[in-house]
Amino acid sequence: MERKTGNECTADQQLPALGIGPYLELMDKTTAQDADRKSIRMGLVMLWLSDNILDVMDVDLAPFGITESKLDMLLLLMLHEGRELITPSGIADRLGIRRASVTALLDWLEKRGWVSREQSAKDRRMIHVSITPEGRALVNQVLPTFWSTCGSLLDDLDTEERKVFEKILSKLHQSIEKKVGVGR
Amino acid sequence: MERKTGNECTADQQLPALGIGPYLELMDKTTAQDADRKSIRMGLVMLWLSDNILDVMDVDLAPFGITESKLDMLLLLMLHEGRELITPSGIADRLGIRRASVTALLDWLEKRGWVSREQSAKDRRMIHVSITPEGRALVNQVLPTFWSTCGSLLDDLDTEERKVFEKILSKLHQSIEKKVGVGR
DNA sequence: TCCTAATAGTTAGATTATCTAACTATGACT
DNA sequence: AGTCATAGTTAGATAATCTAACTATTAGGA
Repeated sequence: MERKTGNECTADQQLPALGIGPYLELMDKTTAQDADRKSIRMGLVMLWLSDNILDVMDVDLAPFGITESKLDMLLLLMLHEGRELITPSGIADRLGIRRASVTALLDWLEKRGWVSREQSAKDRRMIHVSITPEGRALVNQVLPTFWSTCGSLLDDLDTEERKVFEKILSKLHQSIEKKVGVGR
Repeated sequence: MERKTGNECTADQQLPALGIGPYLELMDKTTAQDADRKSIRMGLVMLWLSDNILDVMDVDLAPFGITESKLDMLLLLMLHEGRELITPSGIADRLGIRRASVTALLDWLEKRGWVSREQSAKDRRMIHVSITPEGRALVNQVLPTFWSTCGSLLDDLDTEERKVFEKILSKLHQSIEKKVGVGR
């Protein structure tokens, strides 16, 4: 988690947070093959963007008292309403985290009355998790902001750019999925 | 921090980690204006990418026993060699984190002999931080991987796509910088 | 049927990266 | 000299993870 509220800045702290500039500089000193430079440079920008996109979302969600991980959990539960019952194990699998982590997240959400646990009648080891009406209300309150933050990421691209970017994004998506997907 | 080593998976856990599919579905149910859909959809992909790009970097750096935050610190110190002396406060400003956080990071790095602290003679409140030869050696060992991971993010894009993407990236960069930059 | 295996969930304890608030020197300015 | 600001640290918190060990409970084979 990282929040950048509060502000300790004083007069002489004009320096901006470390951008990518310095890294590019270092790269030029460090990298041999000139051909790669451009890709690396773009990769660096992507890395920087990644950090900051998540930040922006964090900041936008903060007023609702919820974080992305927790919203993810609620959305997952919401998507499952009316389908098969869902258990902590199932949640862990779908979110790609450990059962123990799910327990912690559920504890937090349950304490606020946004989810509820109910023991399964058939298999008493299992627990059925569901989102409560209050949880659903929260999600409905948060979603407009969530979508609008998503959409606003592309604010400065024109129609033509969006069109190309769409294709590029889907390639990147596949590409990263390959890198990350196998092991889990 | 999030590492995805270890593997608890068993036979029936075929379900992939929650992708973006479900969110798109939810969006379709939730969003009114059809015009926005495409942007939101792309924003969602960007959000997903962000998470996973950082993951990939984490995983690639892990073998070196260092994380991105810590590498960032070392790179910053390396860039400052031979220039003005740098202090924890300065580091905090440039990395966009609190002085207290810098203290923690420095403690960790110092314990491993990768950075050193030295009291300033002129102003005894200040401390000059520098990277040690060992720290420099580590960075030099890590950098090839770092660059190659950056570069590999674009692996699947062809020359034409890279060209357009470059421009798009710089727009996105500016755009996010606007959103995030003012407050700090 | 009984025993061993596996499975579900939780607990305990750790790590990473942050934060705020309070504290200790030290320096600067009136 | 006295007050105020600055530098760094400490203490204590939170979020999101993890692993390992533990407790029920079920399932499957001998």
